[in-house]
Amino acid sequence: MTKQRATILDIIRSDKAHHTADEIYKLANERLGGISLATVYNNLHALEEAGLIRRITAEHLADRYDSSFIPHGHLICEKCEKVTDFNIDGFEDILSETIGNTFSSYELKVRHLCTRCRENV
Amino acid sequence: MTKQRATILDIIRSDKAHHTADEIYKLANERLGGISLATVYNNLHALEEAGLIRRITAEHLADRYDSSFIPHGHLICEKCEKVTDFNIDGFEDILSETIGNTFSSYELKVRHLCTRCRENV
DNA sequence: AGAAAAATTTAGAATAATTCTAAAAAAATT
DNA sequence: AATTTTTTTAGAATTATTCTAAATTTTTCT
Repeated sequence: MTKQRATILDIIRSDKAHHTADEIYKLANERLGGISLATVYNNLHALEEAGLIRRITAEHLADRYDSSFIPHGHLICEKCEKVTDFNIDGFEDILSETIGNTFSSYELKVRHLCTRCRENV
Repeated sequence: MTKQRATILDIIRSDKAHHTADEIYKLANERLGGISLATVYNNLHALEEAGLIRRITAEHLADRYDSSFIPHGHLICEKCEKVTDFNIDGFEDILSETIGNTFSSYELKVRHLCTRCRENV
């Protein structure tokens, strides 16, 4: 594994934030002192294919990346766009009951106002 | 309402398929004998803002549009990319129980193999 | 209906995000 | 350490979308 790939994986793993490609590019750039944007995209694809990271796509937002393996949903703040994880116990079972067993994965995104944005009105 | 906007709304409403902006452009073009792509985007935004249509965004796929008002999930075929609707009874209640009442909307996308693609292997 | 104001459409230019290309560099394999 | 494979890189190319400003259409007002 190259240092570029390791750095990108580490950025995604070590931070709870769910970064965009551009943010990852900037962070990797700082750490390595120079990296090509194409390399960032290459590696985001490679890591996603390898199952090491997951892409989070939501309406009107840039794609973000997540390293968690446990299936879960994402809470997206309508104001600050911060993305946090959450989990519904037994959600796969609920899905199976509703649509059968032919599904392979799911994406669940819920829009809300995060605590911070609710307080700082 | 202009005929362009009415046509776009009708395309989204009358067909069960969930079209992409480009498909909508082509269909509207046929019906009207000429429409600008910018007009299609203008109207998709206007109609979305007005709450008449909803945008469907999913990983690795172009955005699609839906006219249904009832909250529901989307089943996406991994092979042919066809998008169909489905509903989980009481899903909002499940969400409330899990994350509280601070959410405003949700997106639920499930990847599967549609009946047709399962049969035609 | 007719005039004035507001909103919409349009073609093409501009932008932004991502992908492609082909050569150079690094890593893995033998 | 030589060879093969993979990765990186800069910049060009592509794609989807947005912007612009003038022309047209629709709506509003009388």
